[in-house]
Amino acid sequence: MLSPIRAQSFEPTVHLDANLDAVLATPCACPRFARDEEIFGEGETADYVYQVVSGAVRTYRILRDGRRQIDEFHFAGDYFGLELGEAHRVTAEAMTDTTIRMIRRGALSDLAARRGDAARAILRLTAEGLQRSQDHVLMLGRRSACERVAGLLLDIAERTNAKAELDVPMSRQDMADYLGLTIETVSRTLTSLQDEGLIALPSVRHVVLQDRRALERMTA
Amino acid sequence: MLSPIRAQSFEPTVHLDANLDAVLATPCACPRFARDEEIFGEGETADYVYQVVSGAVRTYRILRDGRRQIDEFHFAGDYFGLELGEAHRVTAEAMTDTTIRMIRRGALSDLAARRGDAARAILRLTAEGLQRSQDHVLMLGRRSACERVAGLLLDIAERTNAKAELDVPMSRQDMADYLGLTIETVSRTLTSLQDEGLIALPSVRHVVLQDRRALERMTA
DNA sequence: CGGTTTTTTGATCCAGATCAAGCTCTGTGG
DNA sequence: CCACAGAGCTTGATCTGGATCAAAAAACCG
Repeated sequence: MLSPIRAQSFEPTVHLDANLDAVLATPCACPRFARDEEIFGEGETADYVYQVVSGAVRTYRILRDGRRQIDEFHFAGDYFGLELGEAHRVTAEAMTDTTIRMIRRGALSDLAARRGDAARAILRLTAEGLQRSQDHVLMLGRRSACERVAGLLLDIAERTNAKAELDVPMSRQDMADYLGLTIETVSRTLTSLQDEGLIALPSVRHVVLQDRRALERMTA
Repeated sequence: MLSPIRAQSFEPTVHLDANLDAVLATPCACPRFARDEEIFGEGETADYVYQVVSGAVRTYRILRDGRRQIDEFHFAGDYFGLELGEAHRVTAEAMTDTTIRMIRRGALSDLAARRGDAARAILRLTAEGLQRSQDHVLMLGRRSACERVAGLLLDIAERTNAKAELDVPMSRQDMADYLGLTIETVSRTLTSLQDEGLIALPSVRHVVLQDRRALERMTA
């Protein structure tokens, strides 16, 4: 969650991620998706890998009775939809108006077969996803509502390169479904963080981190 | 958790996992660890990748105040300790007397650089770990205590190739720390599953799945 | 504006945590 | 072979963080 994943690299001296970006900067479809529009659905054939150009995306799964768990939020630059098997295991939707780059999966595996650096970049993306998922497990398994909300805010700040003031692209429901809470609890937690002076909420989708140190202490 | 990960493969017709096993079947240190002995600690340099030969391993992280979250259980054949960065992000301990195969990380990356199939096998292992972690997130975020316990039992059964009767190598505390619950809740849930006739508990570390269908219905 | 959706706030409830005994295994030494 | 200590597990009583139910207040939007 808070680990500086994006600053790490398998081979510290080489920017493989950038490398993959460069290699793939060949003609690619870059469709736009409106807010709440589906990009792909759970169970669909995974013919493409996706990258957020601008905007933000949520990937989630739903249980039979409608309970939803958001797996991950994806921001500009992030890849998503990379699958091991033939089918997507999650549904992906745009959270705001979003531009997406689509890369044919076949093209990607060809590239990986030809170039070791591309193969390593794909491995790195997958391993970063695993690290993030493990942080998510720790969050859901052993943290209180307050710690979870604080952690999410810091994570968004880091991933969108925000300083103190941050744009929250997701609804309270999205936050709740990511954090394993209800909307009410998320809302109450945010107001109590505001009452304690740790954050300010100038508007619903705007948060100011007023005491980042204190927030970080909660999530350590 | 219940998805048949082990049956999937990136290239459906080739058994890459077996391939990696074969390639690595060269002279390797195979130390034994006693129950509860540490294999590696969080923060230590990740010089090796590990494979369970026999026995079972838990990997976990601990928060400042002692809360523990078990990340994953590893059974015979499973690889663990594969890291993106230089350091291990979790601690690994033997749950029972366990034999472990240690593979030099350098040897593995050399191999991956030389052989595309080895690189793909490593990617596959990482991606499987990611899938498992995502299932874990869904479990912790949106499932009840009862659903979690049922899910764990079915997962153990599958991964240890047990039919109805299964050997549970972990303590109640381990289950609790994997499931994001307390020992008391795990214990109570097991007894209530027994009372409902879904399982039997001939001894503490022995479970008989008496109505697997019903258990599966809980976790779907 | 008025209608709809989203968010906040309030009141109440409950699943699972916590606190507190007992109980059941082990193993150990006499 | 038994007494008994210690760890791990179960069970019981109570508490509580977050869920649920309900409604008011913002925000959004034609």
